[in-house]
Amino acid sequence: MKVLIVEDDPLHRSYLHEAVCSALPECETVIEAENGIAGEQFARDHKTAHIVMDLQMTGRNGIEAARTIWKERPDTRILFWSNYSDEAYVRGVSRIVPDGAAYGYVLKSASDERLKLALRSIFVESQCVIDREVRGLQQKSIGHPNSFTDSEYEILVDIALGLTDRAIAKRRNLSLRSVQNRLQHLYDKLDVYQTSPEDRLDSQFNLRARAVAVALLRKLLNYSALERAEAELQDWLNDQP
Amino acid sequence: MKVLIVEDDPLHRSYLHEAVCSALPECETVIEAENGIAGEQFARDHKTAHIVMDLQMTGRNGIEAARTIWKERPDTRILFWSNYSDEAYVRGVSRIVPDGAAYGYVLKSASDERLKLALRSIFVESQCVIDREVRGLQQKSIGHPNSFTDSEYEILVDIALGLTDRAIAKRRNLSLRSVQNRLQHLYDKLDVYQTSPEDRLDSQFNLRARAVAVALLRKLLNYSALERAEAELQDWLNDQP
DNA sequence: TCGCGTCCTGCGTAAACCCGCATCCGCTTG
DNA sequence: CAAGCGGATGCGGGTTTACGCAGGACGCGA
Repeated sequence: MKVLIVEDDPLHRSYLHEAVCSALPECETVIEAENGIAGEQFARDHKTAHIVMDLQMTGRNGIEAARTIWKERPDTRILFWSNYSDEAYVRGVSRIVPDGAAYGYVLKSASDERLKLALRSIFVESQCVIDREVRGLQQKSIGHPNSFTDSEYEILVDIALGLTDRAIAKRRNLSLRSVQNRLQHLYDKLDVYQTSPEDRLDSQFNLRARAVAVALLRKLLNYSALERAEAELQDWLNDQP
Repeated sequence: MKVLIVEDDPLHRSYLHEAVCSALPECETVIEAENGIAGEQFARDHKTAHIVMDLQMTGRNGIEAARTIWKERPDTRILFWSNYSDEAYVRGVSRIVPDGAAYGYVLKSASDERLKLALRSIFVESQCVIDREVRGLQQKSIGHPNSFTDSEYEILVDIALGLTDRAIAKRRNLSLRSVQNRLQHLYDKLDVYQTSPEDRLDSQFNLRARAVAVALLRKLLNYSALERAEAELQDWLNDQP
């Protein structure tokens, strides 16, 4: 078995290396990549079917790297090993995992034991292993009334990028009013009206900007999500007349 | 000599511990705190004058912790040891360092050697040691035409929080028009008009939201800065009629 | 088949935003 | 001292948002 480690922090990388060797004695080769670009390259060159990947790396982050890797070979098994369980990450990951692929999401704060168990489960047994905390987010993010639908999330990203209503309408093929309609829903769910102080303070907030702020504070959005969205936006802009 | 380490990642913490011991043989006690709150507490209890501190910790981050520590004893020597050189962090740090205090800012990507040298320079020689890359940012952020004044930065934070022009005016004791004036400067400097494709007739962007987006993408703002600003905002809101 | 809920859409209005033009003030410079 | 410069403020108006009201389309269980 060959395992590829993609992780930009040297300390974490060597820790992972050790964990992999001890959890998977049958693994004869461990390759280390220190960023997403190199990770993609190594995955291609070495045809590795087993990857441990950090999210949040500078340059190309884990989600982007995983997406291209999975696009080239959807049966790759990837264990995401991250410091955070931001909803933005969780959503980003579940958006790209191919049907039937075995993958995992383990937090760096998890114990040694847990990490090794996850390594075996995913790489040997082809099981999905999702950290309980992350699982909780995934659950909540479907079904629960106070969660966000894809369309609401989409429009959240669009206003976070700074698009006007009109531009969003054009991009998403909607009417102006529909965009505003969706915004309405978003504002409601994000509880952006600051009604907390009992009486009316004439809403001190610019709803649009406030929505972005609370989304960031709640980790519904993070830098990495913004970065990806910005790249997509630029692509789209270049295709416009 | 006593040294306090404030760092939430266990691997980094033990690495630091080792580095401190080897760089400072005269150090007889090393205390470890795994978050900002504990860090403040230990600093108070043990009256440590030498601290190595991570920025970006969950809960109370390094900048907040450092501020309260320095408020209690301004002669504390603090070495900030961070993964990032975001302008938001650099600005946040230089905003709180007391006059004449010895401090340092070293990136985690720096070599072992560099870290140990910094430890000695700051804790023994009371020298300031600022990573070259960070230094560069500091330089650029004063004087250079394409940099941000404090007032522009202030208003950037305010719109990022989602305040309306009127609310900002009230909070900063300005007239409405002055706020918009400052916004104007901000928009100019952030180059928010997307003039890149030759003739963008009706700019697709909501300037206010776009300004926040590019500030985030350029690391002029980050989560930690937003978090701090939000806390201050809530304080201010509670003081309002 | 009929409601019913959810989403899209148009119309219209009040408020907020963006910003050019112009004045005033305090501070630097020759 | 006069000129100049950058920031604060007023005025005015064109544009964009926020959102209530009111239809219309589509799917779904009774």
